Amino acid sequence: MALTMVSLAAIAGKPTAASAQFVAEGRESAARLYALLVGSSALHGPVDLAEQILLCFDRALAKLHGVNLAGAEDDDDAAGNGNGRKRKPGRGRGLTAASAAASSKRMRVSNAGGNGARIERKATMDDKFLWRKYGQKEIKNSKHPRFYYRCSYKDDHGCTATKQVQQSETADDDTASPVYIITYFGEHTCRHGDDAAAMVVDGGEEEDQLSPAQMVISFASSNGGDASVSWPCSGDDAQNNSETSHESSPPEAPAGEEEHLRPCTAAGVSDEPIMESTPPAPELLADLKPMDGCLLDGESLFGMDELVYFHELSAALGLLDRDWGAPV
DNA sequence: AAGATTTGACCGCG
DNA sequence: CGCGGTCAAATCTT
Repeated sequence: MALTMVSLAAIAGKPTAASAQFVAEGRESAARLYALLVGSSALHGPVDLAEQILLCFDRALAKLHGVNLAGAEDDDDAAGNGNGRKRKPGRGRGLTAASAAASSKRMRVSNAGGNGARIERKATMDDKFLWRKYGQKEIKNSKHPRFYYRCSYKDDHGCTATKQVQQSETADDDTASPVYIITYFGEHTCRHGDDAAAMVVDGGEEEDQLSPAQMVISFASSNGGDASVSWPCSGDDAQNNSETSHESSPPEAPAGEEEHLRPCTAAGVSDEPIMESTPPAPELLADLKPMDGCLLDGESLFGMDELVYFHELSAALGLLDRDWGAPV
């Protein structure tokens, strides 16, 4: 979480001029990468990814300049559930890439359901893995329920990965951009995440642009170190980041809530609480492994500082050479 | 019919 | 005893 706080704080208090400069540079780099990939790569994945990055930068720039690119928002519209009963889900999933992509689209149509269920569900499905919801619980001192998901391949492969999604307290009231705290537990012993990753790149993008939600992702280290990352899920930029920043040090319950997050690690589950304000110790970072479920998909729009920081961190850990966002 | 979500019940822990 | 996590029957969508 220190990760989050550092980067977000930097963004929050900064004038747009400097930010725009960074974004512009990043955009240019992405454009070059895209050009290179288009010219040389026979694979769709990398090209799509580059295109997505490019798109994100464009949107970020547009935002910074006060321009409103179509797309984002109009999302949780019908949120509010009003009722609260059985489903109408977009039934998300499917064991094949094709069907999963389709389900992703389905989510958009259905689910007028409540508590921003759509966003929540979307956030749930965005991390390249196929999750199956197995529970929902009202949490004390929390206005929003916590959703429990497990890997869809639990039965097939005995995959023990699970995750919890909960809308944060502070940012949701202004409806503008709810923050979802996603905590991953356990390890994906299945390899389907790679397939899923590919499919998201291929088909899940429209959906991606819908959600104004932000996410605070918690990773885990085997020794309990924290390595949470947060980013806005939509075209919302620095503004959101600042909100997320606040989110990280809320005046009320959420703080305790986040301290409860026990990020997962490739090695297993840690029960150590996460200290929001404590910078990750080097040894903790060393233990940080990229959990598949924590992949950052194309829709994610990092604040520049975040991006840089995360990139550096990843590079330092040799993560970028792995399957982070790189469909196999 | 298959498979996913909903939701109340159950269980373990502090 | 309260709370959080999981189970499983019922329900719903495709």
